[in-house]
Amino acid sequence: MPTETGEGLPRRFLEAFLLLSLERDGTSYGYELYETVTSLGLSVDLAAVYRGLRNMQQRDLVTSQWVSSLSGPDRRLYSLTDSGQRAARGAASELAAVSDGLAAALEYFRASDSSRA
Amino acid sequence: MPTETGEGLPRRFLEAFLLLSLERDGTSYGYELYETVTSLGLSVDLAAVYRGLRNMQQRDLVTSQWVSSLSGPDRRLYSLTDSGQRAARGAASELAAVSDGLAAALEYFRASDSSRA
DNA sequence: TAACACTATGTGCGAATCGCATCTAGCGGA
DNA sequence: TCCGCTAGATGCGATTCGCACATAGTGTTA
Repeated sequence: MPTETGEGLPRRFLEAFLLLSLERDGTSYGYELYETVTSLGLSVDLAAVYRGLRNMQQRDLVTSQWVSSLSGPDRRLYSLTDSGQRAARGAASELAAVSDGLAAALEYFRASDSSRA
Repeated sequence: MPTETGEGLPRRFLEAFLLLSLERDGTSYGYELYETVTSLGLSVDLAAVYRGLRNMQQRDLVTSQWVSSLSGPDRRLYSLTDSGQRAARGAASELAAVSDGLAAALEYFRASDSSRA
């Protein structure tokens, strides 16, 4: 049986959401970013967030440093690099383009809808 | 290096687009559906369309029959089953929800944008 | 103080998916 | 005859995915 987890926004947007979350908040860390992006409706696994962040660091989109928490384990705090700042702007454009494209497609399909008054 | 094909609408929407295309046009076949969904901006491979259609047939969302073409090879013509009709309505709702969710997320991220007048 | 829950980061692994190449085959035009 | 377009389909290596699990610090509470 296929994956069928299907609810929420596509996991493909994960990197865009991470970039834009960091752009918005300045710094954050994996666990918090996971809560942010899932609260925005993105269907994604916590492990995917950690892997995504490490992958982005390898591509020099983010940097990280360990900071101690007053209550709980240490956190790996991420922030955008200059390259990441640019990528965040690109991500915003990409998401806007997807939104527009989706709206256009829905209108195209709505043209077949003859069951409404 | 990651996939990075990244342009266009997510491949995840393929099944929804196929359902809605068939709902709109009544019947169609793989090659034509491929041209339809890609013209709508969906980033997807021709092979994925054929595989997707066969998968949907296994789940009783579509039926197919061979028809001969006046110019070219025979075509496997697909149409929606009753179950597929319902799935198409669900797909429309899902895409609308994604569109709304994306708009909400973009607005959330836009709140950080202090560089505009 | 022992057990449990929550926070936080990470790995392992089998399964699903992806993109790309390739194959077959009918048809039409140069 | 060769090429290009249409049309369907398979093969395969690489990537990605979801889920389970490991580790560890902190706070709560029985």
